[in-house]
Amino acid sequence: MQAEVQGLSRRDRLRAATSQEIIQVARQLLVTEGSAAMSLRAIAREMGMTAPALYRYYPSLEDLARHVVADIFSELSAAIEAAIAADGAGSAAGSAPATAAALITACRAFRTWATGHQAEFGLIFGSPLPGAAGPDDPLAECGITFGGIYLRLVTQLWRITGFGVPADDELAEALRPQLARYRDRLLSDLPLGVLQVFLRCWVLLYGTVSLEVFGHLKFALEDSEPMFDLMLSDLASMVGLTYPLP
Amino acid sequence: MQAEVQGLSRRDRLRAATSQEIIQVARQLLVTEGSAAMSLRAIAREMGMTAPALYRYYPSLEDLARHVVADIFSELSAAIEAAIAADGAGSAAGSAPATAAALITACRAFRTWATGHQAEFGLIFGSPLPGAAGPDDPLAECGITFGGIYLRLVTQLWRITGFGVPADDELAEALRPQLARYRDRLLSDLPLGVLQVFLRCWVLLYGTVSLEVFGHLKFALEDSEPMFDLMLSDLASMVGLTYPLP
DNA sequence: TCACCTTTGTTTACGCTGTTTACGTTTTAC
DNA sequence: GTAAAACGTAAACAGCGTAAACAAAGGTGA
Repeated sequence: MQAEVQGLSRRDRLRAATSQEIIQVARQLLVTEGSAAMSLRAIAREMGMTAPALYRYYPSLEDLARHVVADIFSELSAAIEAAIAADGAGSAAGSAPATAAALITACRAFRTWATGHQAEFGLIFGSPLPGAAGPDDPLAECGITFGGIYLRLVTQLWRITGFGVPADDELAEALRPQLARYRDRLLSDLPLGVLQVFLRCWVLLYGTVSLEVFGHLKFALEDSEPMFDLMLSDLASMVGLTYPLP
Repeated sequence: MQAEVQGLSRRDRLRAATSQEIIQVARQLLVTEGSAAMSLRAIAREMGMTAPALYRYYPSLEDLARHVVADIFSELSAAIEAAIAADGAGSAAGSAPATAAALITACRAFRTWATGHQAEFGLIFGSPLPGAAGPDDPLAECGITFGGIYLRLVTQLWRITGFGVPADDELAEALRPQLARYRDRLLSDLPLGVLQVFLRCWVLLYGTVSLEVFGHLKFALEDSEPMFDLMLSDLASMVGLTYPLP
């Protein structure tokens, strides 16, 4: 993470540290006081500075917010990777059961993090932040990293078990070229059907978790965990697994 | 809708009309300028009034916003009902094919409305608005009305076709009592399995649509319609249908 | 009809917000 | 040692939500 710190002047290191501290302070405000309290002046107050000083580090509050979201997004990815690593410590890496367990663990970790970080989750996965994403948008990279975790697991599982996926000519006509472009962007040689399965899993996972976190299931259920479990069994059957895992 | 207008004094009617106009102006600002532009002062300006005057109609901006959301929510429900009515004009109401078509139409109408009203959709289905829902929250009722549309269709379809649902003792232990309470609240006598199927459909529909509207599928697809179609076929199979409908 | 009261709106004011400008002060670089 | 860059502050501007005091209507009862 801090590998490129080498070669920076002392000043640049201080600057980077301050930039990071601003993000952390902003995030703490977000968590403790709500997203509306993440104001430039509040952040400055909390840091013992005046508001205009923050403009030395970020060109606008909106840009600062994007970096906060990127920071949170990275932490989410790290949390999921950590859960995978902790869970898979016992079994042989690369085996089919280990990969299957890792995938389930990754899904569970996503829900656990989301329910434990509702404000942050809303910022990442709720309505998109206003403001066009620039070419150096830190968010795009975070999204790719995050999605890459699940894509890697699904891919790995398919390479091992070869679970059933629709052949290219069985895909919807409107979907095939889009999946092909997506595959090109990934520099991959997977069958398009694997990508389709991957995207369907993502729809299922995202829908279940954000429905729960945003409270749009409360009209029926107090505890959404059983519904999440049902979703996991659907997801498992999509990738040729049975849930609960044997 | 305006049945209870009878019996109100002329004054109260004027007051209700102004309250409604405020909502409409606020909503137009939301759509044309984004949710951040829906400010008390901007609404007042647009109405040719000063900001504090609005306090005669709503106790706070937050309360006003809740009414805006409720208004939008009602319109969404009306749009879906209208789509159902328009689509089912030809076939015999109450028949299995008609009900199946109505359910699919209702799902399609949801996506159509959502993609055509992204700002409004984000306000309803994104992160929940801050502020505890009071006892007379207009939003709760709107949510019940909205969900009731789909619940009615699924229920009706099950009463006709008796599509397969898990028996009560096949449900997850943690889910059964929750579904039972939900059924009690509905004053219904449906098997719990029907409610479970209904909730799973809602998860699927919400996930697919909000993923598309919030742009969390853009990393892979430019056009999400084929994925929506895939989701519809999953949904159809849950309620014993084949999609596309014969 | 007159007095009274309620309703509706304005004006004014307070404290908050993001952002810009101008101005020092400190640190770095040559 | 000196010029330049970086960092921070104070002041100001425009906008925000909200509260209080006050004026002008409309309806109501004597």
